[in-house]
Amino acid sequence: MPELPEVEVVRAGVEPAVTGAVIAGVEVFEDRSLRRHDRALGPFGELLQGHRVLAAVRRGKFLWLPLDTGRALVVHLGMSGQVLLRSPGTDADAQLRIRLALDHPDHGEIWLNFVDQRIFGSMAVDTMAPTRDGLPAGFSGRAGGAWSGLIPSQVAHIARDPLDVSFSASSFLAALARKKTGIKRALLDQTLISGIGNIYADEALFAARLHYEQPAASLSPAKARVLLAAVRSILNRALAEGGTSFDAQYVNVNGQSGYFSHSLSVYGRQGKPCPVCGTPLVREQFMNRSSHLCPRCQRLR
DNA sequence: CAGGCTTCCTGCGCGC
DNA sequence: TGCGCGCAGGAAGCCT
Repeated sequence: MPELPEVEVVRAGVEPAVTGAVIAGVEVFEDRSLRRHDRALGPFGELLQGHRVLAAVRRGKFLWLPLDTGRALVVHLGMSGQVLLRSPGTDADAQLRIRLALDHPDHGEIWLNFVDQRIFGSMAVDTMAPTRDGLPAGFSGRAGGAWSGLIPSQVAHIARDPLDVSFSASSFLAALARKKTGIKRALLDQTLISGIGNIYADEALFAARLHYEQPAASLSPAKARVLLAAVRSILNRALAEGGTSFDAQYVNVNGQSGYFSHSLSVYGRQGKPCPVCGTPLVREQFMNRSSHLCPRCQRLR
């Protein structure tokens, strides 16, 4: 559920609290939340305890905190993950899986709670490797240090997201033209373009008037560019609504966050009129999940 | 080898 | 009322 805009709101929200902070304590309440942690590196807690966080970086839906050890704490929210900042001593949140006690030189002590109902999300300490192109690995709000050209090993196969300044539109369009699959599958393939999930895929396809099963390779270069522009526009709008103000971000990391549902045109709106032509929107099963579309505006060609 | 299906998970809402 | 089923979907891993 959390897609690029939601993860970016989390990243921006935690950045001031974690950058420069030392991890003073680690409590793991649910081992399954460490599924993506490689035990061969050492115990999760020991790899964090006493070490300093250098930044908060995001690529697509992956978030990571580079550490002074040369490694990083990788966070993925999965379906239901949340990162919440709390005052020390606060009652445990429901479905609290992992808690980090942070000691920040300016802001003092703060708890970073990783909450996750469905346990599809995870935290892991990971090694870092240089990016293939030598460019910054992802987005962060600060000037890059040595960490900026490094990417966690388990994120290395994830493509740059369409809001990344180093995203290559021409490479993406060329990859689309080679794909022997439907356009929605391609949009959801994080190795082609990252950050898009089921909700914004449906929204972008509606904006570009494309059916989810339209073969990716059948799109004209012009149509593919229209789709990419729609993706960027939808992600940017959601991002803007997610809070350009610090207050909005703070609310978010305090759990008041919501979805940007007020801006959705088709997702979850089956039976309601299409915003363009008035035809009732439909929901169809596809890829073991639901696709929302206007049967008139989005015809398979 | 790439495409696509299965599995992992829990809380909620609905129908019987 | 209470039970049980379906549904929500990100991504690794496995199968074809």
